[in-house]
Amino acid sequence: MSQQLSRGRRGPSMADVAREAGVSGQTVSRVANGRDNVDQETRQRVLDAMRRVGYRPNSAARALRNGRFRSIGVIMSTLSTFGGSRTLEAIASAAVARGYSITLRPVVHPTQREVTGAFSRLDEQAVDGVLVLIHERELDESEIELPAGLPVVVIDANPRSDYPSVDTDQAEGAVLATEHLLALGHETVWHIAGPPHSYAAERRRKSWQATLARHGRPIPDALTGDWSAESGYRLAQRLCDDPAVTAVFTANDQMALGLLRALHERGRSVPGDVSVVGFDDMAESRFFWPPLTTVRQSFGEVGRRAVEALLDEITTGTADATAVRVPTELVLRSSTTPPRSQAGKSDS
Amino acid sequence: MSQQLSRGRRGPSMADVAREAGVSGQTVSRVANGRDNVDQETRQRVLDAMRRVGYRPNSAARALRNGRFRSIGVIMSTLSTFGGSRTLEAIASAAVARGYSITLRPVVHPTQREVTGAFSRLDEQAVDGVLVLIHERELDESEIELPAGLPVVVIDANPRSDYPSVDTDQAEGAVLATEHLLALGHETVWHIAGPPHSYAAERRRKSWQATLARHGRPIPDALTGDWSAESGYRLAQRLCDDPAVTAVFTANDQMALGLLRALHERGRSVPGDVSVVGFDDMAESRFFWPPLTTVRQSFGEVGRRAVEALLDEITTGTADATAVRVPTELVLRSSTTPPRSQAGKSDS
DNA sequence: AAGTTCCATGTTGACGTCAACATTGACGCC
DNA sequence: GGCGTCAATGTTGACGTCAACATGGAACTT
Repeated sequence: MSQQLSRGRRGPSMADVAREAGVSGQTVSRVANGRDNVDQETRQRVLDAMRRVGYRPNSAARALRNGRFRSIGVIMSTLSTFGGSRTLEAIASAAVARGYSITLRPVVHPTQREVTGAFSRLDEQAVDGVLVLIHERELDESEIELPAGLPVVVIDANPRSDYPSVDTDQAEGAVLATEHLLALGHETVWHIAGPPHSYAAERRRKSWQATLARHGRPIPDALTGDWSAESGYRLAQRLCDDPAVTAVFTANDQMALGLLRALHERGRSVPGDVSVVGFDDMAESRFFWPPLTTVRQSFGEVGRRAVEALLDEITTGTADATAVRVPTELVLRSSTTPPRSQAGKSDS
Repeated sequence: MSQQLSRGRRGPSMADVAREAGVSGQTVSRVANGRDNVDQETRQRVLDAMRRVGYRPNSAARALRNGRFRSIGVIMSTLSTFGGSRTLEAIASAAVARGYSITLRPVVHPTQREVTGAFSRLDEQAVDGVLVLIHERELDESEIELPAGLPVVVIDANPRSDYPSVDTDQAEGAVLATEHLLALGHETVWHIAGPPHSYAAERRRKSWQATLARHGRPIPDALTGDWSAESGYRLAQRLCDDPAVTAVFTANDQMALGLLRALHERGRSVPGDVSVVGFDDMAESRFFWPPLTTVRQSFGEVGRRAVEALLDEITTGTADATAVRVPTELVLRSSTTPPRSQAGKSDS
């Protein structure tokens, strides 16, 4: 069962419509672009002709003529993470709603060379702007050289970035988590951090640390994971047997899951012996055992705001290097409770 | 802090390179396309000139000239699901490796109108081919009218589709899960199915059913969820209190997670009282409590094979409506065990 | 009535690339 | 030496669209 494909076929062009409607190509163009300087009756005739011949505009020709494509490029290193795919989905719907299409450019190892290459390719393809979604921070070390004049919005950026950026308010989220545990009466809060090359992880870690400092609490060393449940499980081994550990803030829900499992295995109850707070609020977290108290971040909002900012930049032609921070929210479930013996502890 | 963007700027074109190198534009074109009928020395001169002026080919012009864009379109309804994002990631890397870029086209409600529209838009954008990743099956009811001659590969398709398709071998996976539980000595296997509008869900359900029939076992009614952990949890209520239920095959890992939680809440032990098998093998499943026995499917492989098939179709110009089936694998962990009282049971 | 304005429409050319054809000149062969 | 061959390079035009300018005529002004 094999069918011949008529390759390289082209659809009808404006010229065909023009012939059919008995007008010039330019008039067709005007109708297609919704200009108002066309007689009502002529417009209708053209519209009918379009329908009859099945005309559809050719974006390649438009792009060639106009220099741009009504398309935005997305450079991503984290496509299949929970947050990444959520954000991408929001970006895609927002862009499509505004009549832009999405050109995806994955980057496996976000070295400066690779990212520069990705930019070049997108520029060649005449995208109108680029969204960068790279959680790795190696990039700020050496400046990325960007095609001049291509609008860019960075998601999850180094705060000192020169580009407009949109991100979850990581610091606020970490404060929420840490202070929640402190408020329950825990002496201090341990932390399983994300990988050090991640902006988000670093900001959560610093904010956790600062919060403890602000409250005058001892600051345990942070354990460093890589976002995976596996790493949470592994690192948890060091926490499980220390009775001083009564509260842990984990930099994402997946690592929290690993931690929960390790705790179960050692027979330590959650939240009885140890309280746990995650970060992200993935759909599954409600169904962890116990249901996880966590910091919800709105990836959808981040994606939408980023598209908005980029489209602004594209249409106005000016870039304001402002940083949009999307707020977080603490979602209380069943993995946190006051510490078992609170006697003898005093809030300094 | 606001910088003026030089909008609509264009990079140097072949003409600029030609002038710089003192040759004709055509020679530059030949060098750029790697033709061999150019003198070695001339080629070098052109290459140098390209570097000097910073030439980069203009894909819009190429697309206009050649009719196609070296880009493949992806129509997706399930972008942010575990499988969807995994598959997309694989598609993106495979395509980029072959020098194609990805144009993403999300479809929120995969009605036939919306999908047809998505096709049109992609065709306008001169994509070379389209990958369709829509789990909903409403689509086969009324034929989708596709731009003639645009190569298409469908992922997770209705088997009777006229297009080449690539998919996980759902039936095999369900057999693996069901027979594993039967082999452990369970009398029969309950099933929490995915939503009826999903091809994959239906095939898993039918295959589970057929397997029970083949072994002459009683066939319980399937419970129908929607893939979410939430639905697994909700449906589990009906299973928890029935002591006859000793083995459950869940159509994905997330619903299995919901089931596990419900079972914990009712104080039923897994796998002691109830054995559970999932489907997908998401990264987290290893860390569920207990670690979940599940059927692993390789989304990466599906994505890669799909790109391969599409690129074949694009380059050869012929479409073989063959169906590639990617095998699954049973991953044994700790959520299954023989039933408590096996006395009196015999394998017919 | 002659001039002015304005609107609907047409004509031309350029965006960057590349296939098809044309040109040039070096080399080999009888 | 004349002729064919072939390799390297150049010239022309077309892909589809649309800005800029040109045209032609109706309506309006004085």
